[in-house]
Amino acid sequence: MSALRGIASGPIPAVVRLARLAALSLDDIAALEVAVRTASRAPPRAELLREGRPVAHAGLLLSGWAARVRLLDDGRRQILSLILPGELFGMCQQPRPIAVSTVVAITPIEWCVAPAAAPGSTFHDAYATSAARQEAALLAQITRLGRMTAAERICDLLLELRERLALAGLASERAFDMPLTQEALGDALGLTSVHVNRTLQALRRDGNVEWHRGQVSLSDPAALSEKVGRVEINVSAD
Amino acid sequence: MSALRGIASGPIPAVVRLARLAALSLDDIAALEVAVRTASRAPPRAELLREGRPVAHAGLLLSGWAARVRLLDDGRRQILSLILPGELFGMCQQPRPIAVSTVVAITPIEWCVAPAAAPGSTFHDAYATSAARQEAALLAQITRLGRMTAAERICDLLLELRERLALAGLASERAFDMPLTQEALGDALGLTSVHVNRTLQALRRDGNVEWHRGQVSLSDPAALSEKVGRVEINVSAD
DNA sequence: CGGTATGTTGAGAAGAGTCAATTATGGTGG
DNA sequence: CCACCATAATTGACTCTTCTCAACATACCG
Repeated sequence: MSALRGIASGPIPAVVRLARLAALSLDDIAALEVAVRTASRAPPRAELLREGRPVAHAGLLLSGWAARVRLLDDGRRQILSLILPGELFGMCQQPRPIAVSTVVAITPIEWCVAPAAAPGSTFHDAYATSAARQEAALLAQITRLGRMTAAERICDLLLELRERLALAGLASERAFDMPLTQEALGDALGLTSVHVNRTLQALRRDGNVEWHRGQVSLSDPAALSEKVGRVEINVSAD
Repeated sequence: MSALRGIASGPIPAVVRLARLAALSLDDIAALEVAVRTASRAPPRAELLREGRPVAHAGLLLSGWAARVRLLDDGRRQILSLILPGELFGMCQQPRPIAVSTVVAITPIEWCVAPAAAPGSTFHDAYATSAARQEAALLAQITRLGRMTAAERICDLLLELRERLALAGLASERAFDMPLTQEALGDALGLTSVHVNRTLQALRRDGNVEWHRGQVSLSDPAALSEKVGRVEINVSAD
């Protein structure tokens, strides 16, 4: 059995994603298969990394969603970024790394320790590309929060999520699973859940977005991208 | 003459900063001295990197301020992050990197190509630590934009700038040079220049901040940090 | 069948934006 | 040294987005 195909679940999203980021060698694919078999589980709200604490090893998310979060003393919460299946967390180059943000599970998740990347290995490239994409996502997040209206923030984030999920084979052209509550979405977008709710209603009314039972569907992703001035993520010239 | 001391200008900020991020070997300090002597200049608004274009090599800012910016089609502008003397830009691990953001000079600047970091060299550690700090700064920026009020955003950013400048020996305990216009500050903080202006006046009235002729002085950085719930950046357990 | 978490709605307040004019400020050429 | 210009800072009046504080409805879970 190849790591590309699980028994019941079809292709493994993390393997699909990493293999798309760089052409993985057979050795590295084998290492990935091994790592994937050692999956751990964690329930919603479980902390995978704690800001200020040492990072033991980088993690690879296999299923479910997680998030990097920051809490202000008065209870305000900001989701810094979302972590989707196939994405890495706690990846550091420096000697004795300390986590710069807390990472928590949002849904029930499965994850494993990210296979070590020898310098020059194909993992090294995959991880580098992944890191570059993650940085691009942080920049997109900054732009959303700094200069976009509520409706634009929501659309832009949904478009980004669709694109990122698609990379792991988890989104179709228009639709994908969205396990976030409106409250969590607000925490990600710097809005209150009330305002998220009202803005979503407007987006639904105007036929831009459907959202039902944790399934999001974008009526016309291309047109929506155009409307919010979104640029596709591209990180290396291959 | 050591690279730690320029002729007229005292310690070189970039050298001070990198040497603080990791204990640099003599070889690496020598390489740094060589690189520093090849400084290029650029005037305000000059583009050092263009989003979507290949990155030829990473840069090291020697003097002046630069910024990573993103423009929306209708003219809205977001400063994603500020780049201060001694900080790096365009650092990428992947094979044929493409810039994920445009980098522009804000003031007249001097910069040089960042010396190559052989795996295992002390540069490697310094760059890794620098990258981790840069990521921490992006996360701080997200938190500011997402969950802080105008006054908190300004104070928090000023505190961060003081801390980052101090690392390169460019800030005292309370004061530092701040070459940003209120408009640029607004672009960094997701505010209009008008609102920045009014908020700054309130901060001055309350005795929190002085700002005169491009010099910022914080009356009580520690108390202000407390007030806005700021946490110091720490990235490695050394 | 509750009970808790999530989603919805309303009314009013507050923060931040817009537009437009006015006042410094710094640099330049005469 | 001064008039002039461009850039930056400041002010006022008004608008609008988003938040707050409830209350209420609905959905999911054991």
